[in-house]
Amino acid sequence: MAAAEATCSEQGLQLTSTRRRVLEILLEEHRPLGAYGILERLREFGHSSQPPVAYRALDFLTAHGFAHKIASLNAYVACANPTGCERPAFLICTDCDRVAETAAVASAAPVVADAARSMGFAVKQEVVEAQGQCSSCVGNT
Amino acid sequence: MAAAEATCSEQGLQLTSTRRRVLEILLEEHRPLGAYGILERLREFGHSSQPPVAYRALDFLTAHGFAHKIASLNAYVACANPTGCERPAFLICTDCDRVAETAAVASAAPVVADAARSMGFAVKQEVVEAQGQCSSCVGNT
DNA sequence: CATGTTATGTTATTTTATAACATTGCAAAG
DNA sequence: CTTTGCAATGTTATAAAATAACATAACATG
Repeated sequence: MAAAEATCSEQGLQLTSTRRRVLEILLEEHRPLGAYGILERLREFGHSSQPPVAYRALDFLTAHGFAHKIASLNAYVACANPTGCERPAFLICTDCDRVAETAAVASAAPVVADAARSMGFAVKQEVVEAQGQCSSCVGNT
Repeated sequence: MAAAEATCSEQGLQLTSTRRRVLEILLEEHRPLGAYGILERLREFGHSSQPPVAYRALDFLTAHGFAHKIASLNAYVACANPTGCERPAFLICTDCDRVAETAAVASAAPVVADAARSMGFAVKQEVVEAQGQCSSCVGNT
């Protein structure tokens, strides 16, 4: 959170109250949250709670790397890396719903990019997401 | 298509008329098609065109590897590999909307899987998608 | 103060997906 | 053969996710 503030003032970005609140909500939650889940939480804090409010904040946060969209869940998480990250990759646990954003997995992103480049494809954005059981859940059931 | 029929009879799967039609539609189309786009096409052929019809067929086709969902587009494509594939990966051109499903990029999938395994995460499903410009579009504009 | 820009507020609608329940067709058990 | 069970389909309704479009506010700058 502090990191986000720092980055914003450095880059002249406005971390307004709605945006900040949404980021806080995502940081508190340790699992991906849908836009409408975020809206519910915003309502608790007295913010306006129409869909565009959440989507605009999420657009801002994702555009600047403070949060990420998990495409396979249509949900959002705060970025785990305080310094920001370019090619995030995620491990999504289908049991506990937690999401890990790991550098280890992110190392796959360059592999994709290189393979693509070798075919003449110019990559702008990547989505790398794996679903399965995290180490805590792998024993259970 | 012939390959799909073969696989179905081998594995005792029912490639019923709706399922077959949806697969044909996806094969004809050279770009990802949303569920409601598929429904429109189905309507042309006199099939019932309520959403569940398309979604059920798509569930079947994706479950058995005849088609894939592109998570970042909420759209569907026929599998390009006649023998089926386990860990598909896609290059999505944002200019011409075409999608390439390539072995080269799919080679990234094991990298993810290995990285995940080394952290004790058991991967069941992977999503690897890159957006950008394909080789034909990279010059234009 | 007028002007441009950035962020919000608000209403309505579009797009994507699923729940829930009724019906059909067919094969195997009785 | 008939009934039981199952897989697939039909149908209605609704949920969930996202965006279009337009109005308002807040504020810095010329």
